[in-house]
Amino acid sequence: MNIGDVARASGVSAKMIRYYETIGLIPPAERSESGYRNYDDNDVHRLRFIRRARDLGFTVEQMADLLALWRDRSRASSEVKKIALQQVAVLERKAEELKAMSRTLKHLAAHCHGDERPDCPILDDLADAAADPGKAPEPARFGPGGIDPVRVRS
Amino acid sequence: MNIGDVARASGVSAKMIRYYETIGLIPPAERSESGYRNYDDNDVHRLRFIRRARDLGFTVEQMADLLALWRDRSRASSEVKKIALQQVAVLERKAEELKAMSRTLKHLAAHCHGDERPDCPILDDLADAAADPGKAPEPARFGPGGIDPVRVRS
DNA sequence: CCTTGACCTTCCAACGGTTGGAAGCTCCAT
DNA sequence: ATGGAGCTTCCAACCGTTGGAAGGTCAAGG
Repeated sequence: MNIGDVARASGVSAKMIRYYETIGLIPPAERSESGYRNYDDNDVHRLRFIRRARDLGFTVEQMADLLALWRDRSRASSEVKKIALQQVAVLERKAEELKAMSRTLKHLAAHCHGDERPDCPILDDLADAAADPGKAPEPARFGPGGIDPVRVRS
Repeated sequence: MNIGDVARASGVSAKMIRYYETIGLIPPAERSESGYRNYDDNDVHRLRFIRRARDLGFTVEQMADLLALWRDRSRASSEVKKIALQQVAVLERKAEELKAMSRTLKHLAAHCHGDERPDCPILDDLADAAADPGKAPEPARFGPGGIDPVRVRS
């Protein structure tokens, strides 16, 4: 199988497959005479593994850990569990932060007339809310020393 | 005020203030004779605005929009509301995705013994779950054509 | 006055994960 | 044999942020 085939079969783009190879997440693929990468079902399997782990929010580093555990089945499942539960905690915390942000914004938007009047409290809050960190008018606080912002992929 | 003062007062690092200046999010600061940037309370105010908007998950582009609206108070509040509600929708969607990921992982971890036995279903699921996209054994699905992964800041 | 240390300046690089493009080669079908 | 799809490598950009190096400036203390 060529890289395009595995890409389609695994859901990981050819670009990313090459990238994962360069960073060492996957071992270098065998090459044909002409230099094309050759893959088999095992590789597809592993790439599906990666794809799924990535979609579950694991970092490349964590994926490397999981792949190592997967490769060596004699290892303790407790390690896998530990990694997974760590990830659960991270995901839940991030979800809570997003919810809090959403709540704040929704609250602010609710007081916005939505007509041509220029007195929308959203801007005032954005401008004034952080004036006295610790005394927030709204539920969600993200002041100094607060919660990490969240980066999302468009 | 020097850049360090505004940085402390606004919660935006000096590095980021300079960066925001280079990308045009904020106008170039006035300089002293020696080349130091000079700021006043207004700048602190604006940077707090930015800080808060950033923490609420707005992109730099959206922040630029909001700042423009803030600057020109005669504009309709409906625009502000629109931007805010768009952001609410994005945040809620992302929060749901995170919850779904978390649910899947927690479910998988619950079937992991956590002892020395190597048969942890997490790895098997990661390896096999995506085998037939569309027929998932677990609640959360992130197959091809599915939901965007989430990037988080460590 | 001179040194010290904290502050400022610019520039350059890297992070992580992904995508895009350019230039050139190979494979397969017509 | 010619075209087009697919492969190769390399290089750059995206986002927001952080770090460092090399150098100039300020205020205080000896």
